[in-house]
Amino acid sequence: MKYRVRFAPSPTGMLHLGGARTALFNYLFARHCGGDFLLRIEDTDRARFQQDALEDITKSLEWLGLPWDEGVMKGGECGPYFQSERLDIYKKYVDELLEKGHAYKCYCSEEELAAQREEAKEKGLSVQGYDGRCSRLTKEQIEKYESEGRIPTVRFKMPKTGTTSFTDAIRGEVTYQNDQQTDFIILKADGYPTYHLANIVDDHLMGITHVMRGDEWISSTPKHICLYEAFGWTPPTFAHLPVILKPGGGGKLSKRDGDVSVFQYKEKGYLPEALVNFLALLGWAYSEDQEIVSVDEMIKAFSLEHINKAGAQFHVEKLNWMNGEYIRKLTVEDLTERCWPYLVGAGLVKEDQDKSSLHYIMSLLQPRLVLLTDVVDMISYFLKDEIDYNETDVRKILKKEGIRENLAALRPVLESSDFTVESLDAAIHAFMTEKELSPKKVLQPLRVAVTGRSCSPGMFETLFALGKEKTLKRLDYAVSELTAPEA
RNA sequence: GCUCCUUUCGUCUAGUGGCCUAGGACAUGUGGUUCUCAUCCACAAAACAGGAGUUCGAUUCUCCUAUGGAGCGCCA
Repeated sequence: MKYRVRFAPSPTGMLHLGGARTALFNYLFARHCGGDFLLRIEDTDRARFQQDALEDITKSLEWLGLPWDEGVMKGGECGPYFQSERLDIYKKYVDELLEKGHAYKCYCSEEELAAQREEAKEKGLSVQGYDGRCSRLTKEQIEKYESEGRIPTVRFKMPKTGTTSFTDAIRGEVTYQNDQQTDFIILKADGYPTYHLANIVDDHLMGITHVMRGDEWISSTPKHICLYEAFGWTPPTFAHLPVILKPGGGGKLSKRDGDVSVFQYKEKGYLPEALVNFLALLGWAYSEDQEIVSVDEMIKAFSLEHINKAGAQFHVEKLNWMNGEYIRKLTVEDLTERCWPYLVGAGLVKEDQDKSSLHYIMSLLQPRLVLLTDVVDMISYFLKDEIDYNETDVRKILKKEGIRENLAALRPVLESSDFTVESLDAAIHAFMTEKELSPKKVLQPLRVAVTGRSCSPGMFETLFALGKEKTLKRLDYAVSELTAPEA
């Protein structure tokens, strides 16, 4: 039998990290066993549907490098893959449950249900769901409700005695008491199915063998098991993934905790391969001593048994380190390419400008970048004509006694240099030796003079990248305007 | 309130009864390389939630307590 898994998001918001990790694990599992990875859109909630969320989800998956084999935009034999286009299918299965006596119509209004829940809460009842009153309606009552024009929902009859168990691929045997179950709605008054119904009908019809989903679904699984049984279908294997928790504890990672959507991480300058690597290691370990893992390696090694049961806190520090590692592994050409949108956005380069002229500078910046967006600030003094001077650095380094003289004396050395890294290195070192000046007295002031700050790549490389003209212009400006005159 | 799930350094984790003096990584600290900042290298500190069992022997198996999390919608 061919393994088939799916990622089935609801287009009610941007794809967030938890969803991305669920998609990733499904993808890894499918690739590992040579199975299919489907993308199905669960858009049965008309009120919360967001058109732009749909595009965000597919674009995010593409950016992360998690292509699906079948589903929306791809097609396949089990379509349509939008649940909103499968209403007639669900209707048929709801009717079947109605006929078999597994389901019944419920005429309670939302207000009445809210009141019932309130009542149950006040009584301190352990079961706060629906009490099943409409399952006991007489023919007359039904006729009365119908004549009032009430539009019913359809509820599934859950067993109220015994237990429902299933074997979770990650957690093992899980058992629920049926006396905690309530008759849940499978068809809403607007004619749309609820998640529970649509999900299991589609999973069955689409031949899904393994359902890998967030941990928040585990307590609904008995509902799904009973639905499968009512239809006489074999349930798939369930695997409930632990949730991603916010740093410091206190619950699931959510929008309130800052950046949760995948595209926010793209905008911040993270590489998709770093994010994927990091997400994979949240709740799963590739090996005892390897943290940087390619997707191919993950696919080879992936297995459900080794996924952690407990939730994992999202601490961004390790992701930052990983991003730096991935940046350092890039070729200069690739790095430049990836930084380009941020440079264009900052107005530092023109979109169609020649990129190769930046390769040398990019190679200097490469070991210093944590996020791709860091490039904007780090490259600014190389590309701009007018640079910003850090006030503190100017005061502490340039305004010192003797600096003006040292820099002024250095000028002819630079002017007569042919400006290669080697010749600059040799000439400036010879200058320091001759004048008996320490690197701190020469290199640091020079650095502030030409870059505007006290931190930069190596001085000689920086001067070479800047070129003679910019170097001398900035040096002259610094000597006349930024240094302190002789006491 | 009820149900289900969880528990190893600050964080992510390895560990499937003896290989554990509990390993790795991030973060932290110290030192080295060095013209600054990074990179790179070395070293250090840092954990089996608690209690009962089972066993010759428990991080590992069982139970209880505690902790943390999730769910209890005409939302998914």
